[in-house]
Amino acid sequence: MAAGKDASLRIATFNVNGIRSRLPHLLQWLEKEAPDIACLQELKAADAGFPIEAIRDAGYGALWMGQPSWNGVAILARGGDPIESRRGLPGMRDDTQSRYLEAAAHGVIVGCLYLPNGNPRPGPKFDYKLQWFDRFIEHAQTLFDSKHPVVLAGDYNVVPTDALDIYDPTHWRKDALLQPETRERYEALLAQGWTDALRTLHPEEKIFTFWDYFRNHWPRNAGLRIDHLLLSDDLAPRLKAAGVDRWVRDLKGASDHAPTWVEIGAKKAAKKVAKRKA
DNA sequence: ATGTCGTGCCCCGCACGA
Repeated sequence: MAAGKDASLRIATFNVNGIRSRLPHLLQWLEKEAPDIACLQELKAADAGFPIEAIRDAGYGALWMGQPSWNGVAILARGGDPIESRRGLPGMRDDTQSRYLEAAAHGVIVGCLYLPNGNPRPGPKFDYKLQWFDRFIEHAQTLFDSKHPVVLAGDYNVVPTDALDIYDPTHWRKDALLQPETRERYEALLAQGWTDALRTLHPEEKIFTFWDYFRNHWPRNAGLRIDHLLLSDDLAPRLKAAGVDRWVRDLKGASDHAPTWVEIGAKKAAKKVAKRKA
């Protein structure tokens, strides 16, 4: 249910890369970090394969949108069930890929997304990435204009800058994650007014959320920042902390992503009008 | 082209996507 009136809110996103094989890590992380809301991506499981019992036993309610083998997203809420507000993006009726789920929980609306990777480029996969991104940008505008407290959390498959969001762009020049078309769209999103939480709190720090399995990238800390949490106008002033749970990436048999989170301060109580004595 | 994972199919190795 709702966090205590004065409690802050921790919201996280975690690309698990297979919910069934990663369940022990997920549970370990939930127990240790206890996020109030967790967005998961790359479930790689059909709806029936989602481990709802274990997640309930850990104290979380959940919504999920599965798909056999690929994609799949879920929203977890500590102590209660998230209230679904959207399943899939508007304008993408024929989309067969499970990449967007939205719900209300703990007083915020959370959009959980798994933006297409887009490789190889050029090609139909890159075209699909841009098309999906455009639909997402449209929907994000609607959410932003609603003035509701909204967090858009997920694996964006965008490395926003060469300078701070990747260990070394040299070998990634042709990758879909660094293309101008990809980055322009991320910028367009920010131009709507959204706050990139991690970058805002740590403006000059190299931050990574993903280290691929190839070439010994994790031990070398050769990472990329592609998991992002964007905050609406209403939530941005309440941003207190943000970070990456790197210890999860260091576990044996880890996902290639680490959980990434924000902490939102308590909503200020509406100013009480002094009661006039009769 | 390569690296290493998780998944599913079809049978115990492969193709695929990332």
